[in-house]
Amino acid sequence: MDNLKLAELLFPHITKTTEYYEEKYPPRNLPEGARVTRIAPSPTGYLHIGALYGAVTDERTAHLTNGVFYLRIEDTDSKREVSGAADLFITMFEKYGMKFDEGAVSGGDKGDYGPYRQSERTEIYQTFAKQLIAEGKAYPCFCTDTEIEKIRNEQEAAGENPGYYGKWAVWRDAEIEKVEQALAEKKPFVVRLRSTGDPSKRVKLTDAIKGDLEFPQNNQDFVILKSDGTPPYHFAHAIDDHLMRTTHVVRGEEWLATLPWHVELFAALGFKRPVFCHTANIMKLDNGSKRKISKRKDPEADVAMFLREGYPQSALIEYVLTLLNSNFEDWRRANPTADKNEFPFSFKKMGVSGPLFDFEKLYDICKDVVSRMDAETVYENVVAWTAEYDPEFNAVLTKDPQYAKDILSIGRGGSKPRKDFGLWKEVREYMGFFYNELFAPEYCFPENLAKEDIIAVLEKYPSVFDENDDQQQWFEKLKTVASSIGFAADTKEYKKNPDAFKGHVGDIAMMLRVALTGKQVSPDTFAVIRILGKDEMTNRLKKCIDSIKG
RNA sequence: GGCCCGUUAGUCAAGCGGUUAAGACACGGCCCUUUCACGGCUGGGGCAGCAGUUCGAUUCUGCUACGGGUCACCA
Repeated sequence: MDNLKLAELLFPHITKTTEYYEEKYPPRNLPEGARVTRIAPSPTGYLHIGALYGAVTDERTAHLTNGVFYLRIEDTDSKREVSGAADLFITMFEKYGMKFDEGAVSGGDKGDYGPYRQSERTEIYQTFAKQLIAEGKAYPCFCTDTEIEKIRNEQEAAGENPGYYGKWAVWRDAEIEKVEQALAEKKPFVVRLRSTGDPSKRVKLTDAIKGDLEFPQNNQDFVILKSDGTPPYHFAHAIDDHLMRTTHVVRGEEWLATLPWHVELFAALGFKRPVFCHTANIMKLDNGSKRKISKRKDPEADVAMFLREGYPQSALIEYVLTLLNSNFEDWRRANPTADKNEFPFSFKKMGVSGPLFDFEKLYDICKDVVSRMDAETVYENVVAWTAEYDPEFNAVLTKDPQYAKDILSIGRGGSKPRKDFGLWKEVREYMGFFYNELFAPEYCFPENLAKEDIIAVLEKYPSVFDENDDQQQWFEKLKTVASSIGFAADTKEYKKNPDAFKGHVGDIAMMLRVALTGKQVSPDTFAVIRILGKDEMTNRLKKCIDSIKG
């Protein structure tokens, strides 16, 4: 009776009932086994690699079961909110192929279980809080910060657990008159759960990733409504995941510590608990020891960094997948061309301890992923990347798309494709020399080659070259050139008897390579010449000769 | 400190009472080869420690050590 009065006193403006919302957001009509997951980022800055890690888990879980994957923005803490962060998240997730079935997607809310921004759900939270108060399961607390601090100090001095609970919970059993008076004085208040837990008893549950878990029951009268009327994470989580009918809550293991709170909350609210899936956090090595990768200290934690550095999006996702389900690698080797979404992702395969982020491994995957793409796809990606991060190269590239694609086709396809680069930013260095505007050769020849020989070869070469030659014929001619100036036509011959020759046919190829590309390392020289064309080849040889002669 | 989670090579990891303890990245060597890359072969390197259960423990139990997380009107 008193409780009802108290509820009215505190929330006179709340007129809807919890039943109203239960009806408004009915259980979803989904096929057997379909899972509903969500990612619920807090818009406090940039997109963190850990968020992507969790997102992949959610997305795969939902879509492998024909379920629903949605995006909820947890923006209840206006103090920490960074403007534009929510939109940034949305576009970033979309860039990485996260397709949301529902939620706060770009262009506004989509789906029947919204609003999907917590800042727009205040009335819902208050309705449930009011209900809890009416049932005697929650109560207002008018303690100031200093009073709370005083309690903590006393607890510390007495060697007792800190917190607002039991005998320390001074407003827990306050008379309604006292509340009325505080209200009349316009004192701010929070709403706290009236915990019925007993820490000497245990709460047991099974986590989809961690397995069987056991904790002492919660006895903290934690806050469920802040003094500004908005909920902290715990309460919003319980209400939202219930009303949005989430079946699997995937989140970082830092939430394990407050799991008993959530267990008690779901029970108090009369909600069925979702399946909890606590993921290990990605770690990094810092001074020889592991630690959780952090937004503040680690620039590599920002997913935008991976974009900027030109890591192919699909490669990052594949790397994340290997961290998540280590058998992904085996699967990929067995199914090199399959879409990664065909991989049978599973909670059972998820590791329980935090993996170190390994850039070398990521890079290897990048090279692999890129090598599997056709020239067209590589071209599109490079154009997209350079448009944003290297406009100069972009202009050069897009001037003649076919020319660029011809270059990118070198060594592509077949069972053993070349793996020349893994990052989009490496492409300029890789193929820039094909373009005169970027061709700035230094002509660094191997030291064992004599200037006279180089000049002789470069001068002679155009006369033997025939555009119609195939690779075989082309190489035969190189051998002829080699022989004519005292180099071995056959490499094995040379190795058998190195003193009899100045060098071997490989050296001749190197002379051409350096003259044409300005580098000692390049794609196949024959392919380079084919693309450059005879005229440009001749020009470059001439240019090189002039340079050597000084 | 309390509570919780974890610990297989430099890294990611299979393993689920009896295995010569997979595989991948990185590293060394060899082969292929007109450079490089690719590919192939090959090498080094590992169950944190100590008890217990057991005929037998990487696998089960306990303790220790180490690492991580959390103890807010932040998520």
